[in-house]
Amino acid sequence: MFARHVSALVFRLPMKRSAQPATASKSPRTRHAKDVPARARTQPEDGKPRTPGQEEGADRRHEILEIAAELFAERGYRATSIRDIAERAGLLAGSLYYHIRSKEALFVEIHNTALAAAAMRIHNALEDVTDPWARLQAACLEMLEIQLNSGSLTLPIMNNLRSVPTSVRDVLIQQRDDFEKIFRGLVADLPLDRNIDKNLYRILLLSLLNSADGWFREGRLSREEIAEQILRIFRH
Amino acid sequence: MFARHVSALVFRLPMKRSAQPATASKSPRTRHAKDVPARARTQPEDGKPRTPGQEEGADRRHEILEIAAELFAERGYRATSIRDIAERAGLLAGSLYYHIRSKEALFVEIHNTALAAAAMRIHNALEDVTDPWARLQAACLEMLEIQLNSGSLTLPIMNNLRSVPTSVRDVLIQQRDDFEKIFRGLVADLPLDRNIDKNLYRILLLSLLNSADGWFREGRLSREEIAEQILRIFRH
DNA sequence: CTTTAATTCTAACAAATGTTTGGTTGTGAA
DNA sequence: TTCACAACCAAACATTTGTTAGAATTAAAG
Repeated sequence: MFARHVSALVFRLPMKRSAQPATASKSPRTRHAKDVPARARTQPEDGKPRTPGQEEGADRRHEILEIAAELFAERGYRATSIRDIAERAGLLAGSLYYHIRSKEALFVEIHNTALAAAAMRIHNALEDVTDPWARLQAACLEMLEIQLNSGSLTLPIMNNLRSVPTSVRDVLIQQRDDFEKIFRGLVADLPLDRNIDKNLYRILLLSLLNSADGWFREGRLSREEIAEQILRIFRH
Repeated sequence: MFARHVSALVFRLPMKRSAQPATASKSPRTRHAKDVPARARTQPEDGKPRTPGQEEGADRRHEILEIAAELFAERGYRATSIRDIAERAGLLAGSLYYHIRSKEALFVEIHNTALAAAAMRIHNALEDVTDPWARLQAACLEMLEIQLNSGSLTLPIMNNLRSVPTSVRDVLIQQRDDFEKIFRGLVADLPLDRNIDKNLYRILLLSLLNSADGWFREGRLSREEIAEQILRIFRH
């Protein structure tokens, strides 16, 4: 879901390659050097390869990032192997290391990229809204759609941080804080009761939204209705 | 945290063994057959060994369950290896299989046990409270303490379900539904506005509490104050 | 003491993991 | 054609994983 939305802002195109005929599931020793075309790009250098003249060759890399993001989102960091990602991308495990430096670096890049894209989406959704409560509701709605629409990339990952190596996790929570600043501003503008702790208020709200893919059930209420209900509860 | 509370109800005693002198970290081939005493118990049979005459021998098993639960809670299912658990329990990986049938069975048992204990704690906390809002607040407070006090065993696990094998996960969400029934009853008694969806109301509240260990920061507000704040928001 | 059973260790196993190295293929430019 | 290079494969590597089998240790009971 998020894949398709984020890609419009940050990544390029969603999966074009069709996930390999599944014949090479148990024995990848079979020769299949014909079904995967190739493209032109320059060398990897400190992580991501640089695009030469035009912004042309980075296509394949974005595909891989999206595929990896989708798998990380639904299975978690540890439960997603390099070989899983490679198979979905239509190549062998080792070949992935032409595009990425390591599994950890891949995860960090996905996380940061998606987080930045989400921040921009929310920013855009708030552009024409002035009323504080309306702004909060618009942000909630956008947040819900980011997580629930068709792919689930960004923030579901944020809940999985427990399975992520501590070295990686430290980098991520930093980026997460930056993201929270948006909501800090939103809550600051609300005419809330003096007895309500605005810090906790924001944390609770964000906690709800971040775990949306954990409790959302398709078919019940729409995203708009849920955002409306959330504000009906949080409004005073 | 949760370890110490649950153990009073379900398990026996928290860790007596002192986590092995860390000398056997890189080379567990060293002979250390003197530092770990043994106890008397009967054969394992379909998972857990049965206690003979008195309820005596199950002690060691409870220690292991607690140790495993603590590790699962803080690192997640996949990031916690059998050898990690064994080392903390003061024995080698293979020896664990005298007490458990498999890693999956261990996780399921821990999850169910802790969930049942949490349900009982909340039930007890509600015994003398009659006012609907007061009951909800008491339940919130108990829920917070279950997750935040000193160990974090039960429900933090529930957020990690993404890294758990699907076969195991199906069993767990069943037990989770049973747990939600408590809150379903609590919310049903509330004099809520007609426009508020009670189902979503409960789901949002539970989502908050379940992820409490994700947002709680020690030193800020106390558990009681947080429960009070939550109800200040959710009350209408 | 011997017997018996409970608990742990030793030692391996097959499979899965992240990663590296060197070769192979295709494509566009010279 | 030749050259260069991007993109991939093939094959291995060193670990780590869950798990098992059998031998050793321990302590209690006879």
